[in-house]
This record gives sequence, C-alpha cells and structure tokens, in this order.
Amino acid sequence: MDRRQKKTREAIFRAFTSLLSKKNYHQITVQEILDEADVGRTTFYAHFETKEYLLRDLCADLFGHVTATALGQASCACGGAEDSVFLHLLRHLRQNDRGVLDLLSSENDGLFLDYFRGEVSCLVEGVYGHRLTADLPRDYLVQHIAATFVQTVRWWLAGECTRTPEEVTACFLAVTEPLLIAV
Amino acid sequence: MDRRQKKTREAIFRAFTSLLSKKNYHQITVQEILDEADVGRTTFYAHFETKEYLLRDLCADLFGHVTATALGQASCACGGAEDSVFLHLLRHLRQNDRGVLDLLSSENDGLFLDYFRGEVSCLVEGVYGHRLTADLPRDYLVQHIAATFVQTVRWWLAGECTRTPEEVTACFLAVTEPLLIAV
DNA sequence: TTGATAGCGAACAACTTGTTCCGTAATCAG
DNA sequence: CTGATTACGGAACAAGTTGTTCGCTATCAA
Repeated sequence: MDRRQKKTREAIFRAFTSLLSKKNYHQITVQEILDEADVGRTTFYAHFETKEYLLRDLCADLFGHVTATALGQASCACGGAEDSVFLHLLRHLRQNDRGVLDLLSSENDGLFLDYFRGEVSCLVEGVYGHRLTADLPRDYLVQHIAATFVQTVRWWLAGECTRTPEEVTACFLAVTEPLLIAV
Repeated sequence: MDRRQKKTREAIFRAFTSLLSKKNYHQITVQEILDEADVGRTTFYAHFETKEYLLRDLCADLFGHVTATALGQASCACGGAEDSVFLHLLRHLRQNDRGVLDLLSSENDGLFLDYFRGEVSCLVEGVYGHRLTADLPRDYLVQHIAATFVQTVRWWLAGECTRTPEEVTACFLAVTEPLLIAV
C-alpha cells in the first residue's frame, strides 16, 4: 500500500479514537476528525465512505487485535499459562491498550458492545465449546456467557476499575461455572 | 393540563414510536416526526428541547409502564399468581405492548437497553433481593441477573420470537437459579 | 365573554454532510 | 534520474438538518 495512504489512514484512526475518549460517537463530526487528524476533507472521503464505515473499520481493527492477543497468549510474556484467558484479557484491557476501554464506556450507547460481544463469542466457543451443558440451547449458552463477560467488564469500568482483574475474573467464573460440565 | 398539550404530546409519542418500528433512531429526523404527527415545528420544540429529550421521556413512559404492569400482575387477568414475574413480563412483551419490542431490536444500538436494564434491576431487587448468595458483591449479582434477563429477551428477539415465553423463561431461570439461595 | 395560552407557518442562520474541480506534491516503475 | 501515476489539499458547492423567531389564529378555562 502507498506509504501516504497508510499514514493518513492511521492519522484518522488516531484522531478518531482520541476524540472517542473525550466524547460520544454521535457528537463527533467529520470536521472535528479532519482538524484533529490534520487531513483534508477530500482525503477523508477517499478513505471512508462515511463516518459509520470508519467506525466499522476501527472496530474490526481494534477488537480483532484484542482477541488475537487473547488467543495468542502463549507469545505474550505477561502471565502464566494456567491463567484463564479471561483474566488475561482483563489484564490487557486494564492497560487500556489502544484506547479500547474508552469505547466500552456507557457514553457510547453500546455501539461497540456488539462488536466486542461478537469477538468474545468466538472466544467462548473456543475455550468452553466442549464443556457446555446440553440442557439448554447451545447458542443461548454461548451468547449468555459472552454477554456476561462483556457486562462484567462494563461493571468493572463503572466502578472505575478499583477491583483487581483477579477479583473480577472470580466473579465472572463464579456465575458461569455452574453452566459448564466439570472436567 | 391543557387538552391541546396532551393531544399533541401523545401525537408526537405515537409518531415517534411508529417511526421507530420502521427505522433506526439516528435515521429519524425531527421533520419526519412533525410530518407523521401532523404537528408544527414550533410546537415540537415547545414540548421537547431536542430529539434526545423526546427519547428520554418516551423511555420513562414506556419502561415505567412495563415494570409497573409486571409488578402489579395481581390486577392483570392474564396469568396465574404462581407464574414467574419474568414469564409474565415476556408474555406482555410478546404482544409488543406499545411497541416496546421494536425499541429493543439490535437496530437501535442499545439506546434503550440501559433504560430497560435499569427498570429490570429494580425488579430483580424486589423479587430476588433476599435470596442472593453472599459469596459475590451484591451489586454485581443484581446487575448480572438484570443484564441476563435483558440479553435473554434480545436473544429471543434475534430468533424472531419463535420460542415460547415458557421456554425462554426456563433458559433464564436455568442460568440464574444457581446464584440464588434455595427457599 | 375575555384574557391567557397553545398551535401554526414561514422564514431564518448556523451547521453538517458528501461531492466536485483543480493545482500541487509525493511515490513508484522503468 | 525521469516521467507517469496517484494521493493530498483547499475552496466552493448543493442539499439537508437543527433550533429559533415572528406574527397570526384557534382554543381553552374561568
């Protein structure tokens, strides 16, 4: 890809996430993004059809990265292998890697929650897929566990992350364990 | 209150909910509401500061009504007293009382979910408040159970309500029962 | 009946979005 | 290095949206 394209694309992403940490998605105008990214109007629309497309691309980039690191935790030197994938994910989130945490705040009407929940669903399939109790519809269980994790993160955020990732993981595991077949 | 005021206020609510059943909140313009409600521009802004205020008022009206009927089920002739409050709520929702279901669809970015979740939290407090296990933070449990109910409803909607309220309630109870102290 | 108030319509400024045109500058291929 | 290609920027644009103001009429409550 042309070096120029890559640079402006990243400048726009950076500007957008920066603005998102300060205000609601719907309150952000394209003009503000242009000013923050120091990019021409024409250029912006050459890269993204609309603001919504920008959002979509950003989410794909961001949450794809989140779960990729979660699954590839072997290559990460920040936790023992016996740790839960979810604990690992929380630890990464706490560092507010790439500003993901800001996007999940209640300010942003849950716009990003669906993306996040989707990614976590894949994670749940991978981690718990073989341990789901057969008493309930499988798709219900998967979405329930994924949604519970996302909601747990939001609860953590609402309390301003005062609790430790270990405590939070314990809560999450406590409410989901009963749904799994013991190994 | 002046008869005229009441009539236009209701006309606007009606128009707004009607539009919400057809399209996304963010795609609806004030002009469309005016046309649908057959109300002057000046009049609209005399009643509601902005479209967001209209949304807030509508939610208060709607979800307040939902839980009010849920709690006052004694006065309702549509179910036995031994039924779960949640089953009762689902039955009401299935009739799409006042278009509440449309608002909870995934089209509307979860704008209404927070209102709904808030109402359900009160419900959970009332119904399960004395049966919550002491092993976990109380506020975590309450929000978890409320969020689980809301998410269960969304799952039901995503499947186009093909399952019966009884089945759905069974799912919800199955994943929440383990968190309660037996009576 | 009468004074108060709600509604209407038209026009308004300010802002936002997405497009077009054209000159400039960076990049890439040969 | 050179020439063709491509991205960028700036200005201007139409179309649409928001929220306000003005004067007039219809309705209400007492």
